Amino acid sequence: MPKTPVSRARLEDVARLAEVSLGSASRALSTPHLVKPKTLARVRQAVAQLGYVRNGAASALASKRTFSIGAIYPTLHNPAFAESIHTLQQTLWGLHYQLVVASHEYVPEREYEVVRSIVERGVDGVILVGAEHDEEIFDLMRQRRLPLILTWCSEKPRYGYGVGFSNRKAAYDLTQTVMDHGHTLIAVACGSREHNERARQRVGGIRDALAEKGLTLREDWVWEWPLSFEGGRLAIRHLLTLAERPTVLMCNTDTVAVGALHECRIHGIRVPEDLSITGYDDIELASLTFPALTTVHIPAAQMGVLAAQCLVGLIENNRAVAIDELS
Amino acid sequence: MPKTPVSRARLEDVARLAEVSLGSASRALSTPHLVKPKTLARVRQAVAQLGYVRNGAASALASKRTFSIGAIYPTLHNPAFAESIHTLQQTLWGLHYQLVVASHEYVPEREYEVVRSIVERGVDGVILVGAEHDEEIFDLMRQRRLPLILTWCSEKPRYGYGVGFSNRKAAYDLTQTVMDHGHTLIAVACGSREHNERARQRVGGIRDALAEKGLTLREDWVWEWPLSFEGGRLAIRHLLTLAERPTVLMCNTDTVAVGALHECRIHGIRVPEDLSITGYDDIELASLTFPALTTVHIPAAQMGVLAAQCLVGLIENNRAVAIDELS
DNA sequence: AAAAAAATATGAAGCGCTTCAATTTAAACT
DNA sequence: AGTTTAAATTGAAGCGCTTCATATTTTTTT
Repeated sequence: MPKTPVSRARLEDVARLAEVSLGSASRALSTPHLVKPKTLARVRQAVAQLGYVRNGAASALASKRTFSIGAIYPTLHNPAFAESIHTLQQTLWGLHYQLVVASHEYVPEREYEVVRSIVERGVDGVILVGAEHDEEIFDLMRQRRLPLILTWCSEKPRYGYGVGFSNRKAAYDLTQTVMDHGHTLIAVACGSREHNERARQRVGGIRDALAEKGLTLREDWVWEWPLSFEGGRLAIRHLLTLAERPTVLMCNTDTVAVGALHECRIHGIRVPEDLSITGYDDIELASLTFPALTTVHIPAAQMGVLAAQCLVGLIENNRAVAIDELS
Repeated sequence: MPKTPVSRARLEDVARLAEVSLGSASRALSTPHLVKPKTLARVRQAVAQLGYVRNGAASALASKRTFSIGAIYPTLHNPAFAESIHTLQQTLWGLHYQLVVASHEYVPEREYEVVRSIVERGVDGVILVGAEHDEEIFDLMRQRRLPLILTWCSEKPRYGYGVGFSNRKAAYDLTQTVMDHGHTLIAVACGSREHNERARQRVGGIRDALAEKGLTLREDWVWEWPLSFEGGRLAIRHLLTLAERPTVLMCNTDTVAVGALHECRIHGIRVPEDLSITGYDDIELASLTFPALTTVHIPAAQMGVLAAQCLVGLIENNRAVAIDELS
C-alpha cells in the first residue's frame, strides 16, 4: 500500500521526478502532441507515481480559462429544465467542460446575485433561460466579455445568442388546434406572469389566436397559480365555483395539467367530455396520463445540447455555431 | 453611460482608488468586520466605481478554498435525483457555496473520471450517491483530504459520511405490506443490478421479507430492464407472455411503475384486481396516478439539504453535523 | 498624560500553474 | 558534412489574490 504523500504533489515535483523542466511538464499535460513521446511517458509516469492532481485554481489563474460554464435556471424543480440540464451537462462533459448550476427560483433580484457569484467564481461562459434579464446582468457579461447563451427564447438578445423556439408561436399553434375542436371558452393556468416572460408569451400566443377569430381571452380566466401539481388542482377547484365555465383549460406546463387532470377525476369531471385540458412541455409523463394530454413539445433536451455546443463554440472560436430554429 | 474599462479592474486598482493597501482591500471584501467602517466604505465605493469583480481563481489559489462543492449523480434524468439536486443547490446557496454537478450515467469507469476532473477543477468537498465506489475514488479523496458525503445510503463508508436511509429496509417494509395483502407471487422490475447497489439492496430487502415467511423470490421474475417508463412497459409485455403470472409487480422506481401502469391500461389489465403494482421513490407524480401508486417515500429533498449542511459543516469545522437516520 | 492593550493597516511573500522569448536538439535539405 | 528549417525544451515572469509578521493607530487603563 503506497504511503500517502504528506503534502500534495505539485507540477514542479512531477517535473523534477521526470527530469524535465516545469514548462515541459505543463505542456505534457495540456498539449501532449507538442511533446516528444519519451518526455510524455516520463511525465505520465511521474504523475502516476506521485498521484499528482492538477490544481485548477492555479491553472485558471495563469491561463485565464476555467473550462467550466455556469447555467442559471429559474428552478431545477421543473422536469423540462431538469431534462435540459441533463443534456447540457452530458454535452459539456464530452467537450471537456464542467457545469456549475444554480437557480433563482423566480426571485427577481436573485438572478443577478447568482450570476455574479458564478462569474466571480470563474466560468468561461454563461447560460440563462429567457431573453429578459436585468440590464446589470448584460452589463456584467459584456464587461467581462463572457459569452452568453439565452435558452428558451428565439429573439436575438441585447447581448449574447438565443437558442430556442418561439413560446408565442407554440401557444398560438396549440390554441388553433383547440379552436379547431370547437372551443371558444378558454381558461388559462399560466403561473405568475410578472417575472416570467415565457408565461406572458404563452398567454400572448393564445390571445393572438383568439383575436384572429374575433374572440378575446377573458382576463378573469387567466389564473396565476403556481406552476405545480397543486396549481392545477387549484384551477379545477376554482373552475367549479364559476357560474359560467370554460370548456377548455390550457395549462402552461404539463405538471399543472397533470394536477388538473387528477383533480378532475376526484370531482367526477370527465375529460375531455366536460372539460378539455392541454399541457405544455411534453415531458415524458404527459404521454402516460389518461386520457393522454394534448401538449406542445418543447425541445428541452435539444436546447441543452445546442446551448452547450454553441457556447463552447463561442468560447473557443469566438463564434457561434449555426443555430437553426428549433421545432 | 459609464465607459467600460478596457481591462478588468484588479483588487490592486480598487486599493489604489480607495487609497488603502492591497491587504486592507482584501480584508474589506472577505472579512468586513475586521476593517474600520471608513475603510470599508471607501473600498466599497471603489469597487462600485470600477465595476470590480473578484477573480475566483486567484482567490482560490491563495486561500486554498473554492467555496464550491461537487456532486456526482448517477444521472440527472431521474426525478428523485433531480429533486435532491434542487434542494442541495438551494441549501448550498444559503451557505455561500456553489454547486458543480455531473453524472456518470451508470458507466462504471466514468465515475472516477468525473470525480477526478471535478477535484482537479477545485472543490472543497464532494457528494456522491451510494456507498460503493472505486477504491481509487476513496483514495483520491483521502489523499486530498477532501470531505466526502455519500447520499442514498446509510452505512458508514470507508471514507466520508453517509447521509441517507436503508434501501434494504425500505424494500423489506414495502414487501411486508405487499404480503399482508395476500401476495406471494412477486415479480420485480429492478433495473440493472451490476453497477447499482441500490437496485441490489432493494431486491435484497424483498428477498429478506419473503424468506421470513419461508418464501423465495424467483430469479426469473427479477427483470433488469431500464429504470424508465419504457422499462415498466417492457415488464408488463413480458409478463403477458408468461404461463404462470405474478400477482404483483414491484418496480424499483416510480417512473417504471407509471410506465407499467400505462401499459396495463393498454392491455386491459386491471390494477389492482388483476395485478398490483408498487413503486419506489414517491415522486410527486406517484400520488397522481390512477389508481394511486403504492410507493415508498424516499427523502430525496431532505437528503439534499442534509448533505449540504453536513458537508459544509465538515469543510468549515472539520466535523459533521449530527446525522439522524432519515425516514 | 503616559503606558499597556487592543484594533487596524501595511507590504511582501507566496499559492501552483501557463506562457513566451530564448535556446537547444533533431530533421530536412543542399 | 554543413547549413537551413522545424521541433522540442528551458527558465523566468507573471496571473490576482490571501495571509502573516510587522508597524501603526486607536482605545483603554493606570
